[in-house]
Amino acid sequence: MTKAKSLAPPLRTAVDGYRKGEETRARILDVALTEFGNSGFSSVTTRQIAKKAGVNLPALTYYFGNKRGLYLACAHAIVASYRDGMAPVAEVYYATLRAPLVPDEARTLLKRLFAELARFLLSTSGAQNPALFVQREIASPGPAFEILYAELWRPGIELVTNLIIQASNGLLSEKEAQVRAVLMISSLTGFLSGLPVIARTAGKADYSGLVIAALDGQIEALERRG
Amino acid sequence: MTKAKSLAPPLRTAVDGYRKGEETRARILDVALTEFGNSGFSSVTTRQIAKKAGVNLPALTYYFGNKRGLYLACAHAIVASYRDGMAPVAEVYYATLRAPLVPDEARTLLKRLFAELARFLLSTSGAQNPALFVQREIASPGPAFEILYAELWRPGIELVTNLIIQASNGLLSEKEAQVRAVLMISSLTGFLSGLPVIARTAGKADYSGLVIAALDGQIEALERRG
DNA sequence: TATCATATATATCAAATGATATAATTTCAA
DNA sequence: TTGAAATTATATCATTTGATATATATGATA
Repeated sequence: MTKAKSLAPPLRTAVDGYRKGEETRARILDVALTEFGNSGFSSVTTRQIAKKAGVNLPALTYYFGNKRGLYLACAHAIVASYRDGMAPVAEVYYATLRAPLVPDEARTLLKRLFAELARFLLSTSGAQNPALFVQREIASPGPAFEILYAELWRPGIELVTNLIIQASNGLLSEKEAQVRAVLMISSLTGFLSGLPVIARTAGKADYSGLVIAALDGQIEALERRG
Repeated sequence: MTKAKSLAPPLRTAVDGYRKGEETRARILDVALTEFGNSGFSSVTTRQIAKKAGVNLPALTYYFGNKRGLYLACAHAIVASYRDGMAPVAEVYYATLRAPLVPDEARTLLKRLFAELARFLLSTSGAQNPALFVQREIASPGPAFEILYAELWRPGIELVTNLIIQASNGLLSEKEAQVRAVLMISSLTGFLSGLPVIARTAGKADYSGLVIAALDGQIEALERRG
């Protein structure tokens, strides 16, 4: 009953280890984020990742245990990245908890929230596409579903739903607001997925302004009708 | 130079063959649509499909050549399904070609289009989820990208963009309208992807009414502002 | 510099997977 | 009913893929 299997390698974490080791670990994770984000868990082979990261195969095992462990590490990195990226607007969350808002305040907060989210998502969507990673995991749950659902999806939907209810000045029920929340967030992530395809015909440009304007329009319209 | 390789099996099509054979073929395709739609090309194994369809492995080769061929057959089936499902509203397309519309007409057509699309997508999303299939292929292009892009995505975006421009009464540029078109369509498909997850907390219900109402709201707001 | 933990590399395995050769069976029309 | 085409079943391959055992190299530190 002492120890089950102490044979497993100790799995390099961020605390111990040498500097170079940490760099290698980071490089693998970086490549994995790109590859998994673009193609999904099972389309990507560990060899692909190893090669692109300039390491050999056992390095993945050494640092992340196995493919699944690497995938989960990506999910955690994404959660952390969202936390960082959305920090400037995290106050919004607490604002909704402190006290009921007047519709005007709620609309302002919603706009700021979505503007920040759009900017964050459109900026991070270089090679890596965390939004696509999350979207895929929600659409067809894989190893990282629970993490992403609990840490990103659910709280995100809840926050937006709340704000929409208040922004609608009592016009929308919880369910109606929830549907709108999902629709608005989905539109953003869906837009991101489609970006490479859009760029095909319309050219590569900075769409954040246009996207934000469109979302603002939706937010404005919340109070007016059902 | 006569024939390269006439050894390949003639690939059962819909015209020749016995009745039972056609049934088997249809059963395989049905299972493939479900599996590929839910999990994507490389997550699904040919054995899984064969087993669920109650056939043995070479049957897939016999009817569809190879895995890729089966996947492409799914894509074609989806295109056909859209064609059928959206037939009632196909007139919309021609209406936009015949003559310029007054904003009111354009809005009406847009509403009808999205209502039909929402109903179609939400109804077909039983086990099979063609929208997810398409979304995945657009987000990370696979074997069926070209078909789905050329037959569904591009014409769909173009039609909606056109209608939005006319519905906005000249307020929106082509690019602005295109962004809105992508956002609206993405919101729908994204909503579908999230449905199983939504049902987790909010319960399984018929959301088509709520979704259509939300989209109608967006369409109404088109004329008002940028 | 000696030493040990840390890190990287080589070689190899077992299972999974897409595919095929080939045999047996079934269907349907003449 | 019979015979050829169509369909289904069995057995087997070659690759790919995730993973590991094990050897070598590197870096920190006493």
